[in-house]
Amino acid sequence: MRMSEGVEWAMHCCLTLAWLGNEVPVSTAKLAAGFELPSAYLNKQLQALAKAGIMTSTPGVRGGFRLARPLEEITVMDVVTAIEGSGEAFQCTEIRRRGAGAERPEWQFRTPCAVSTAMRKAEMAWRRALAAQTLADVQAAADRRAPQAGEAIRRWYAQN
Amino acid sequence: MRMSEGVEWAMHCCLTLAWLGNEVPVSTAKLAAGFELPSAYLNKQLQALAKAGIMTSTPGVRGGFRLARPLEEITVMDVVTAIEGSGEAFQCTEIRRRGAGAERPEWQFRTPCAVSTAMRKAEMAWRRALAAQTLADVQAAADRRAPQAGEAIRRWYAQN
DNA sequence: GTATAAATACTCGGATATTGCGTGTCCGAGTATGAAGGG
DNA sequence: CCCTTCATACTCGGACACGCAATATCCGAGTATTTATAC
Repeated sequence: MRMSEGVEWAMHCCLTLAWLGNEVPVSTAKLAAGFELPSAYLNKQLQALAKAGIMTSTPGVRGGFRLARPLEEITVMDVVTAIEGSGEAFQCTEIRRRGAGAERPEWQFRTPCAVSTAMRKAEMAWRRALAAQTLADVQAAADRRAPQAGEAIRRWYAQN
Repeated sequence: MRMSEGVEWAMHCCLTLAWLGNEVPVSTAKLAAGFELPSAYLNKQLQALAKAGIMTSTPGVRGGFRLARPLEEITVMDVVTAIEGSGEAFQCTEIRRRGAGAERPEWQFRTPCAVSTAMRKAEMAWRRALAAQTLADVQAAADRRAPQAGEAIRRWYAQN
């Protein structure tokens, strides 16, 4: 079970936009250069963020992407859902009904599958932990550990 | 982010072996027929469980698989790890160091990436929730909801 | 009748194809910019 | 000098290839059973 690489890209891009002030749009090309990523593919991820309402895109020559709302109002869960989709990792296919279960009356399967319930319980814990963290929390943690980060990024984007 | 289908198969197979008493080995073919699954591919998953020490395999004409230890001593986490591997879902590739970060001194990256930390925190919550549930718990939940399950399965396997 | 030995059927185990999704790339639609030309 | 118009460069957005891992399959190694045969 591996999470898409785009999630990491999206997280760092959101933080970068915040560090840059979020006043003028930043193009995909700039962001891609800032992380040495394939710009066309990064653009695909940013589009997903825009569709999810996390970023806003502006076309034209000085266009690009901006955060749609402050970091305090974006949870890590929002970003993960935007890139990975909202589907659950464990998908119950109801194999209990097939084979040996096929001969049992249907009413015996009205209650949800115990395996699925156990998995869902764990997945809910994961989702809760993701939803409990906002991007502002993540940025604050980063700033606390390396206070130079924001200034260093601003300087680099000013020169490139 | 989708979990392998084999996890569901493995979970149900473990419960089935327990319901059947876990005294004589059950062959892959029988288990596959009991769930209408491709037996050769199911065998692959069962091998993974055997390698993880969850099941024991016995060759020969009356061979098959048995649980290596009681359900109380098998956590859901054990099964997931056996099938999916122990790698983390979110893999930090340290993109913060590339591009704009390449010009910053190395010592600024001694502290772990804040994005990675946030993801890891959520993933740990997921793992804890999985490890907190034993297969005995899952079986108990299933028995509570549908008390006929065990008997129905025993009857089917006695006739097939 | 009993013990021995060979044949047999059935099982696991790993090596080998195939499919689907994540990854990566390309080109067209659209817009703000800036230049050019006329008033 | 200023306004209008047109060309342009740059951006997003979706459509189009590629590669790897999950999925699925097949065949060989090994063992307990069964059967046949000799004593």
